[in-house]
Amino acid sequence: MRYPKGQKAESREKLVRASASLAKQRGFGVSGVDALAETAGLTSGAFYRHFEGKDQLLAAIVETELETTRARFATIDPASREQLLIAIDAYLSLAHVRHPEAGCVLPTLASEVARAPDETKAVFERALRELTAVLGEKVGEPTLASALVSLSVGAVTIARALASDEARREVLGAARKSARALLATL
Amino acid sequence: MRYPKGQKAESREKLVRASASLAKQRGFGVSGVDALAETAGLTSGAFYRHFEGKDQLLAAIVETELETTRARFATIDPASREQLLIAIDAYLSLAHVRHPEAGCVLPTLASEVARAPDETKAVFERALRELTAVLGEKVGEPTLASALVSLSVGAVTIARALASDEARREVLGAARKSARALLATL
DNA sequence: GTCTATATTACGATAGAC
DNA sequence: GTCTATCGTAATATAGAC
Repeated sequence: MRYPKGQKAESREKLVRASASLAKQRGFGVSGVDALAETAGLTSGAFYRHFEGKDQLLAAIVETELETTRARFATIDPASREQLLIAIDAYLSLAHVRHPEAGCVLPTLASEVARAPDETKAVFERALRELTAVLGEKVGEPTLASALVSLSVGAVTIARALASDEARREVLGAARKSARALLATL
Repeated sequence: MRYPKGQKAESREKLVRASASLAKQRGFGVSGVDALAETAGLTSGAFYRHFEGKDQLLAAIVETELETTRARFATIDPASREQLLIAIDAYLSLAHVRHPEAGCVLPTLASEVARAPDETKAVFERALRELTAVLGEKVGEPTLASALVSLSVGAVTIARALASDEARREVLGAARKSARALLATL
């Protein structure tokens, strides 16, 4: 089992899910333990009965969130190019750009994982491998799946740093167009 | 002129250049003003004679750094596909992944600009437009240039969050392959 | 123009009551 | 298992000397 046995599992799960939203919105490193714990209705005192420190929470967030993203793509019918394009368009949408707290963890927290301890990166690597493996089944080619992830994560990351919706639409539209071009090369 | 007149310009420029390296390596939000100022041999007291607050420094870093990245691509001969590919391969290299402090500002700080004030995003947008305009001239198509930036930024961001060189090479290699495929569609 | 010193607030983490 | 209270440190920003 993934969580330690006992009744702690429920609180821990809520802590991970709720603090993930805050971390995706404001950033993990700049968010204090008090604020992170409060998202689950807890105090920092309780927090340290679930995690040895902040670093462990980031690893748990990354693992849970990447699993969620993977699940979102897992339902796609491998034979349906249309379903795949709908999922890609949703990822590369203004709605996703506008709501990081509800979106994929990659554009928001990947750059923080890059500065985290090796154990955190190991969790990230394992979870990303599973995500790209699932996407590879749907796309037909594993290498292309990886590139589509990079393209989409980069586009959303950049779009969020832009000031105008006009510029955001340009970046997202360009990414959607290139995603189609890449899928057409198969 | 871009900087206020007087002798302050020199110290300010050093402050921006030096603190950019620290911000790219450790993150901007989690770096204190003391540490940022110290990279230029200054104290926080002196810092506030150059900037009204941290936010202004991030805007200055983003502007200067994106200009540097743009300059790196500006020397490419538009007729030479080979020069373009060399530049893209350098961006999508393990060396770039391993040295964020000396690399492009986009994979490291774009997600922090996303949480910064609108004025910071406005500076980012203007500078990114200039960068993609230059790249558009070299590539031949502005839309494709934007997608190549997104693809490259995403790949480097993700590669840095991975634990093993093996996984990093996979992500970077997949991005290089797709960049070539996209350029071949022209 | 930069320093030292400091005001004030927030941080990560722990101790002990319930 | 969670709370309140707290320790020690570090954050942003300012004041005043030089």
